[in-house]
Amino acid sequence: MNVNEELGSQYEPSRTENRIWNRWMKELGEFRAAAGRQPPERRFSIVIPPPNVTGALHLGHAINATIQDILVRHHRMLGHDTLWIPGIDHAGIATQAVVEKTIFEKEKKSRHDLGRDELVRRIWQWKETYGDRILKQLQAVGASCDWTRTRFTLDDTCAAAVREAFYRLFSADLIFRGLRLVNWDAQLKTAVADDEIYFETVRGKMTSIRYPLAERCEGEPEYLIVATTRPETMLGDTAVAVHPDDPRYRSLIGREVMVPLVGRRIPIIGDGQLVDMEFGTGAVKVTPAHDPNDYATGLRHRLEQINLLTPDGRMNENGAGQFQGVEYDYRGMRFADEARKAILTDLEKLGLIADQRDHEHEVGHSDRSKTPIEPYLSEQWFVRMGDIDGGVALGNGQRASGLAQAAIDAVADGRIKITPDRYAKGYTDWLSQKRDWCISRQLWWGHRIPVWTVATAGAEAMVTAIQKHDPDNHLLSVRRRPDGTLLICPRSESADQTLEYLARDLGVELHRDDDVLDTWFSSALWPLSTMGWPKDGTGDRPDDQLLPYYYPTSVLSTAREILTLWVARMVMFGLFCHGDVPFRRVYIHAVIQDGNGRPMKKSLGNGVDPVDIVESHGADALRYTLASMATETQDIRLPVVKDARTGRNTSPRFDVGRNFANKLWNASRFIISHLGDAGNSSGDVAAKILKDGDMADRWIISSTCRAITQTRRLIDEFRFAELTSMLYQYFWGDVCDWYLEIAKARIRSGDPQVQAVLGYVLRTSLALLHPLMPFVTEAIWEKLPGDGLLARSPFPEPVGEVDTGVTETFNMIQQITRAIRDIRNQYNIDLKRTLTVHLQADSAEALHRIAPGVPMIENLSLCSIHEAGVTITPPSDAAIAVVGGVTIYVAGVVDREMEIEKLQRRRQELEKLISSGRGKLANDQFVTKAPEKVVQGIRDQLAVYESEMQRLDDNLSKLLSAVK
RNA sequence: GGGCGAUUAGCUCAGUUGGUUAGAGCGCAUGCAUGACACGCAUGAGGUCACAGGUUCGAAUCCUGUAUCGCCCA
Repeated sequence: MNVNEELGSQYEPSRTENRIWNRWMKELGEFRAAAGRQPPERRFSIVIPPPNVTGALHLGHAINATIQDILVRHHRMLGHDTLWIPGIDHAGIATQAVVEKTIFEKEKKSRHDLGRDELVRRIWQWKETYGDRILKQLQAVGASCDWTRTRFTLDDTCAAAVREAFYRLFSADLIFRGLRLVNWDAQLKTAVADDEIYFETVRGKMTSIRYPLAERCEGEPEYLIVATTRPETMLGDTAVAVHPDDPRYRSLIGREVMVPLVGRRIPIIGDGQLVDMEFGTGAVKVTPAHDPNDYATGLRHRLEQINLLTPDGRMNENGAGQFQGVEYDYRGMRFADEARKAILTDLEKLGLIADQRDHEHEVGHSDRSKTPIEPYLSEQWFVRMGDIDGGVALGNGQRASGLAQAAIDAVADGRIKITPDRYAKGYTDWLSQKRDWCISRQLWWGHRIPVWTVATAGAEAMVTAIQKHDPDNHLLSVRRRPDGTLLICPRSESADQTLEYLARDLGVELHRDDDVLDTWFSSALWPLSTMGWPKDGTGDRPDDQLLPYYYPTSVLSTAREILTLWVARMVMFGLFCHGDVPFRRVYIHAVIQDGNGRPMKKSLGNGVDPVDIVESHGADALRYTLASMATETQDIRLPVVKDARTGRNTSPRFDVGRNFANKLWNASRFIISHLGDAGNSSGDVAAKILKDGDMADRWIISSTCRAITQTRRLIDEFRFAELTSMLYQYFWGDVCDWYLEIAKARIRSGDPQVQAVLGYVLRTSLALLHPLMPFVTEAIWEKLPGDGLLARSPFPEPVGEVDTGVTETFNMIQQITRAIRDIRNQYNIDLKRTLTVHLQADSAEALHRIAPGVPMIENLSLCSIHEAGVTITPPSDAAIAVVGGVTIYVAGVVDREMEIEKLQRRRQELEKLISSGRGKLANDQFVTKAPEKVVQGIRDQLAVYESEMQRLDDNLSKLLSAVK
């Protein structure tokens, strides 16, 4: 069959990608990784940052998948045992919020109407529908994950890891329950993490309120005035703070004021940390249960914490009191609006409002419900991050002063290397705060907290029973609280049954904690759980062999906002649970923004759907373009436009990738149709040609060797943008624009050597490009002899040393060719007319170098070289160009005026360059201090300029006299 | 408020340890239906490297400050 009939003149990804994907899945066993017997340096593993089950794949996922796939495919071709585990994240609060919203919109039912079991059932349904979609999208991009080992953070394997980790942390007293101020989402009725909050500027009012002094002495003010944006919190005030050095108030410290409306007497305290003397009146109300700063102040001064809030955001039983003989009652009112309004009205009536003015301030909003966050005092579970007495025992038996410190050390001592390295600072700074991690969420979708409470009454009997049944607490970890109640954490689901059995036997009532764990708790275990931990790898099942073989993983590739939330926590859990870091290297990729530098957001409508790009441009084009943007910068802009045909967002940038894939396709089509018997041309032949071949052959094989070395290095150094431009330059520039054009004549004559070179260059190019553009390269590979997949072909190695001499000479040939083409262009000479050219070399050596290139120059610039020598007779009327040591005369096309002008322009440039060079060399400081190499470089360059100047002047004077 | 980053051609970005005339793609201009490709070929124009100081024989690159923009943390 004629290859050109088979291969159309445009590459059509949509007709190719599915078939290629199916071949890989079938012939590579869904990319299933072997747990083989190779030494550690020949193993390569990655766990995917699991995309969130609520959403669809966005460009952030696509760029990350591309990066990981480049690494994985490269290592697979290097012959390494390669594992890339895919999966998705249950994303507790996000998923529950989405499903609840959907149910409410369709059925007008709340989660409480459905009940816990039913809601969880519905969310699982939702997960089944949408979870697969994400994985399919990853496959569309070409992600060569081990698809036989897909994990979900809520599946049984992950659940087992969560249980074991929780048990170990609980037993080590690194998990505790405590009353803390948390960010409360009153809409979703749950605590949310700091990172689930965004800030929005809100136009509110700053109200100044008079707090009467409880006892007033002579000469003292009647009131202290405090300013607040949230007057409703005043009902929970337990102090007023002033600066201890403030002369206005110093004498009042230790005295008391009355809180209006509730009539409570509260102390005036001196606190230099909370109070800024210059700001407002210098007096600040302190509400420890409703403000983080006040909370900290409260701890410093042992103040009472009065909570005013019900879980659904209303005023609770503390929202009432008596003041100046009048009862006030705000209970049940919505906290930040109804209650605020009522309180302001009452204060107004009492004449206690000193001032009120407009005020803009930042208010935290829940990312999930978009409602304002209330700081809320509640019982939550925490992981202890700070240092503790005696330290923490890590999984390898070593000790660290605390969990956070262990993770800091791992980066500080180089066990983990973060790229770009500036991000290490953010990681370390965040961990250094060692803030306890709130891990409980008042949700129903997630890993339920595995702790059961036993009331005081049954506690004693329960403890006795457990001691008898499980004396070493291998199954059940028990903690006694000060109030006599018991907290029991079973290690696994089977231990749950043991606990239930014991309780039933004793007639003791158990109550399991209602909350679920923060999603990041299970995410933090991802590198372990995906590999089967806590199973230790000694079992017989192949899946059980991953942990000892592939852990720690080689690389984690992720976005920077995840560095603290996820990366830091994986490091802590990896060290604590298993005694080793979860990955050796962390690569932080940039964030893709739209062309105006705004983040891509659904609400802005500026997002580009990678699947749309796969459909319109092909997966390879998507991958190429995304990789070309993966520089070390932190943001990358992608101009977004609407596709007129589909109405979907796209970007002209993807055309670059599509065009490159098309170029690759067409050049390959051309080469393949002329390969003859050289379709499986080997490296041995290329090595021989590199030594004794034709100049162009030696040049392109050298260039290929350089591309191989560079590809290996750039992938290893995560320099993906450079990788794309280097390969582009190599294939489009060197191979297509130069070598193929030179080779065409020989190709037509069926020269077997040119066929051998083409075969080698094509096979190598496809292999080099395969990690970046797997589909099109595999599709072309199919047309070459042999039945193996490119995806598991060996990665190329250079067949010899780069021939620098031939590279330099070829470079001259290119310059001369360009100069002649330029003259043709300037004088607008038809391509059909063959130019007559005279070449004058400055030296015999230069002549010797370019002589073999003469036919190439003639061919490429459509000219006939009439003579080439050191002493020649240049044509009297000629256009002139000087390149390096060669003067080019193009005969008979000259416009003397134009030529004079051109040469004079160049002359001015040269004058500047020469005087700059001479200046440098005349400067003693430069000559003595600069490295000899640099000085010599200037000398050589200057000589070249001077010789060019000489040639110019000769020709100029001839032209000038001819004009006269 | 603290930290990080960006500012280089009309646009999007490169620019390794400071060193010869600062590069690419897109866009633009001119020419071209050429036996692989018009998603193409050839050629060209286009830059006071944000600004102001400083260090240095030499600065887009290092230091200080200013301006604008962005992100992260509080």
